[in-house]
Amino acid sequence: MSIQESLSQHVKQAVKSIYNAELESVEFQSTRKEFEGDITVVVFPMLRVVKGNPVKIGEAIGEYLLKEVEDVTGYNVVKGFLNIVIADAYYQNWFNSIKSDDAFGYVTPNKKDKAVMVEYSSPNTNKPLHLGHIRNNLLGYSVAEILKASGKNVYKTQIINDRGIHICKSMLAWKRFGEGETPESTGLKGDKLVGNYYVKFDQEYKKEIEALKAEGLSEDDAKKQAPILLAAQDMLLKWEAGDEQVVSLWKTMNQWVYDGFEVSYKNLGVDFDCYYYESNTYLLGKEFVAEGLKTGVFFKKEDGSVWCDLTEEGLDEKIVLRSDGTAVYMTQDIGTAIQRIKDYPNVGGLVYTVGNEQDYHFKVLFLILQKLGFEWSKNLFHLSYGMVDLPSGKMKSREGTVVDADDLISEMAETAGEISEELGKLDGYSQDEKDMLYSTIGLGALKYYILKVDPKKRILFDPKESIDFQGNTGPFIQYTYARIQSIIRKADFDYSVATPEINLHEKEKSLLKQLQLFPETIQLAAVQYSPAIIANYTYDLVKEFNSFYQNVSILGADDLNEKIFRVQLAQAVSTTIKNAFSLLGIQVPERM
RNA sequence: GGUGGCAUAGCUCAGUUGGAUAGAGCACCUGCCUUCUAAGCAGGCGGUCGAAGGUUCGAAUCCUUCUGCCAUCACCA
Repeated sequence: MSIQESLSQHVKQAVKSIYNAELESVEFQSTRKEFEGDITVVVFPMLRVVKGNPVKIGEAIGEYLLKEVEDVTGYNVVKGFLNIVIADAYYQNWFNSIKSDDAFGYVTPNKKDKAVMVEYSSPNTNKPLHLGHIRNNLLGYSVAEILKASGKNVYKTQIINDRGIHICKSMLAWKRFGEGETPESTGLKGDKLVGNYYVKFDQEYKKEIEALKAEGLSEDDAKKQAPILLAAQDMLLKWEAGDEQVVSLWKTMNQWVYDGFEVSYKNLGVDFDCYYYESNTYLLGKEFVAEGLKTGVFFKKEDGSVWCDLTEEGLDEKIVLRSDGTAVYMTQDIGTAIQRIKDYPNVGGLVYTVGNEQDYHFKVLFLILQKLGFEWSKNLFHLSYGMVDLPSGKMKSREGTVVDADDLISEMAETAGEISEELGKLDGYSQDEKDMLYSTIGLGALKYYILKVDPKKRILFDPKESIDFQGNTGPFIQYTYARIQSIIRKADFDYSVATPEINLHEKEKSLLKQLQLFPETIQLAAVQYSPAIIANYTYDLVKEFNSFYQNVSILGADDLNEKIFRVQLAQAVSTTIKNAFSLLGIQVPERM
């Protein structure tokens, strides 16, 4: 039982025995730094059942607790706040019970429980990953890890958008202008090569539009009649018809992109348990549209298109199948969801990591799946996040105004290297070890920068202002970890033994209190799908540790027991930093 | 126009279910390395929590209205 639960019962008993009144619940908060005490009972809410002066009530309850509860060693009342002092022994006992638990704060999932499948990344196969994708990948990966740590079985997946006119555009451009280029012949990453042809298509397309306009066509007509666009549409028809040449080119170029993505994912440190391709799932979606048409979930319009009427839910009608019978985005997503549950029967819910521009789409998708009668449809969640914008506005692949994922990652490592060289603390490290470290720090800075902000807020990224390495940043936290490792390396005595009770330093006590919060922080982050909660917790923990570190000497403590306790405490803090950061997908270095 | 989201220090962000004098970092200014890593610590400066009403012992937090920014409302994905 936690101290709060135990106190809660005692406070209720106190109110009962002193005022003969029943409290439903007791409100706690941690005591503010400027007051003496560890935990605070808010007296105001009690005024509903106990009439009187809040200060007097607080005094009376405080007196009762001091007498009746062993771990309470003092109290004071300020206005309506009863500040309670908890015995050092309580904190030390608690610490001894968790100090050798490497997975402190984690809840082990029960294999028999339903699993949740987290979808993230979900790229188009016609252009390289950019900063927006980085946010998506980091969020999805981190939320999956947090859910695992909170006690859930989790699968990580993605849906690959591998069909459609946009894919044909880069294929066509490559065919016309590529002269047989391959990733091998150019030395380019496959996704970069294909992305270049996507841009190339757009350039040619614009040229043709201008030419047609010069001939007197209106802008709209020119856009529709540009030969290169017609050719791309023709290619899409051939693809759908299974034309051998087109399909073969499609496979080749998609593979180039997948190979390129694999490299980026590896650099980012994210992974997946399974993959889905829209080219495989859209047909299943069409089946269920037909099914829903029979059961009356959908209806057909005169032109043959199929719709879902959501006006009763306060939304509009939504198309689920075109008049020519081809699938739309919604059709594919219906199919993909159903396919996933078919493939993994133990999955009871899905999480979609997709930008907030698609809030409406997912609202509709979830409603449709509910109407189709799937019982898992109540466990669908759209992990919606804000866009990453540049000072110049939105990132647009076609216009080349993007911050490329691979470039950004290597720039961050470069900066980490420069700072590191300047500080010059890495004597004895080989160049390889250094490069690894720089990459760890650079990625740490980038990931933390993105994950520390609430997912639903938009991020303004200014490429000219580099990401910080000081203050509330990834490297600051990594640095603290490395510092603790250095202390542990230097501790040349046996610190694994149990220590007798000692008087806790104020800083030690605050650190212990912060450590105690880790388990509930994981749960909170899981419920809210928010890595930012983990990031902010870790920052607070590290702040607390650094203050401790600068104020008291760990290895220089006078008393051996104190020395042992402090090393154990530092070690527990470092384990928690490591675990918390692993939930964010950030690694920690032994030295830096 | 309808719907949804956001608005807190010059900048970037925290702020559990309503609780004490609204907190951090960056930037600017002071101190602290012959003692465990100064990517650090201690302190200073900086706020009408977008605006106005309301609910109550108490509101950045809940309700209403308004303003600003973003997204969305396609037989695009």
